[in-house]
Amino acid sequence: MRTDTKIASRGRGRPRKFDEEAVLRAALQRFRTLGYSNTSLDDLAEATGVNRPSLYATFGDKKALYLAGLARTHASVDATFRALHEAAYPPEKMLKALFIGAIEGFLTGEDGPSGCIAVNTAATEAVTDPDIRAALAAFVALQDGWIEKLMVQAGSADPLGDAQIASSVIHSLSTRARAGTPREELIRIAKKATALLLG
Amino acid sequence: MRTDTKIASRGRGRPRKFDEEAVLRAALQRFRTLGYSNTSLDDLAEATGVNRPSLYATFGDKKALYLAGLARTHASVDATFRALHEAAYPPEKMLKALFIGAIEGFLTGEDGPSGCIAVNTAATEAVTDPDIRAALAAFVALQDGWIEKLMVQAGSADPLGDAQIASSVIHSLSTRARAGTPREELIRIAKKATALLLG
DNA sequence: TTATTTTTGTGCGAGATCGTACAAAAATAC
DNA sequence: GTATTTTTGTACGATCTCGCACAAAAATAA
Repeated sequence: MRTDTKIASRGRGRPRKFDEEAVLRAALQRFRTLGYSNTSLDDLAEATGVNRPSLYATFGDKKALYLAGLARTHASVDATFRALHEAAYPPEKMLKALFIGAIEGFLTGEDGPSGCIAVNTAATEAVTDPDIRAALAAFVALQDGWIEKLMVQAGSADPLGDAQIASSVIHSLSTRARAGTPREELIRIAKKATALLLG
Repeated sequence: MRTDTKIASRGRGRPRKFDEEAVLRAALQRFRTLGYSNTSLDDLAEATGVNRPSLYATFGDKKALYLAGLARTHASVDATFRALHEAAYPPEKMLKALFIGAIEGFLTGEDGPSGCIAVNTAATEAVTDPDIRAALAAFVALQDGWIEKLMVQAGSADPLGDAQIASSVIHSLSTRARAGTPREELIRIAKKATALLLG
C-alpha cells in the first residue's frame, strides 16, 4: 500500500520533507477513524510525520485540512464514478460493481471498518458547521448525480428516484460497516437492493 | 414542549433540583446537535442546568451519560415501533407512517435538522469505542427487527430483506436531513422507497 | 434542637489542545 | 563564499476539558 510520491523541488529555500498528497491521505485516514472533533493536531502530526507548524503553514488550520481531505475524497469518488460510467456495464454488473466497490472500501480502515468519511464524520459536524454541511451536501449530490447517470445508462424508468434509493443504501452500508456488520450481511443487503432496483 | 416532571422525594438529605429524565433529554439534544466528542461537560451543564459535580454523581462520566441517552432513545424508538405494529395499518399507510414519522423527527433540532443521534453521532465514535459500537449495532438491529415484523404484517415475501432496505433508506434520510436536504425531497425519496417496496 | 444524610456549587489541579513565535537548518541565487 | 529564501522543530502561552475535593445548603430523623 506504500505509494512513494516524488517531492517536487520548490526552487529556493529548504526543501520539504513531505509530499502534500501523501500527508493529505494520512490525515484523511485519521479523520475517518476518529471523527473530526476527536482528532487532534498532535494526532495528525504523528500520523503524517509532519509537525504542527508545518501543517499550519501548508494547509491552514484543522478545519481547512479536513475540508481539503473531503475535497480529495470528492475528486477521487468522482473519478471512480466516471470510470464506472465509461465502462458502460450491463445493469446488473454495474450495480454489483457499485455496491461491492462501496462495501470493500467501507470495510477498510486503520482500526476496523471505517465506512465513508463524509457520511460518518462530516454528518456529525454538519449541523453546526455550514462549510462542512455544504461539503457533505455536495458529496451526496455528486453521488446521487452520478448514479442517476448510471441509471439512465441502465434504462431505468425513474433514474433519479432509483439513484436516490441506491445512494441511500450505500449510505446505510457505510453506517452498518462502522457498526460492525460483517461483509456477508452487507453483501446480502446490496443484493436485495439490486433485485428491487432491477424490478 | 415544556414537560414539567415531578421530582420525587428521595427520603433523607437535600432534595434534588432536577428531574433525571428531563436532564437526560436535554443532554441528548446537545449530543445530537454537537456530536459526542464536540460536546463538553460544560455544554451539558449549561444545557441541563445541572452543574458538573451533580452530573457526575448522578450519571457517572461523559460516556455513561451519552450511553444512558442512547438507551433512552432506544427505548423510545422501541415504544414507537410497538405502537405502529399494534396499529396494524394496511401496508401503504404503515410505510407512510414509518417514513414520515422518521422524517419529521429528523427535521427537529436545536440548531437545524439534527437527524438521528445513533446514525449520525454514535457512528462517528463506533470505530474506536466498542461500547458505543455495540449500542449502535443494537439500535440498528432494533430497527431492522421491528420493520421486519411490520413487513410480515404487510405480507412481504421477503420481510428481512425489505426491512433492511427500508431501514437503510431511513438511515440515509437522517444523514440527508443533516446535510440540509429540504423536507419535500426527503418525502419524495420516502415515496419512491414505498413504491419499490410495495412492488 | 441537634445529628445525619444527601445534594449543591465553588474551586482546583492535571493534562490536552490550539495556534504561533523564533531560531536553526538546508536548499538556491549571486 | 556570502546572502537570501523556505522549511523545520522546539518551545511557549492561552484556553479548554475532565474529573474530583470540600465546604455550604437543605432536607429528614431523633
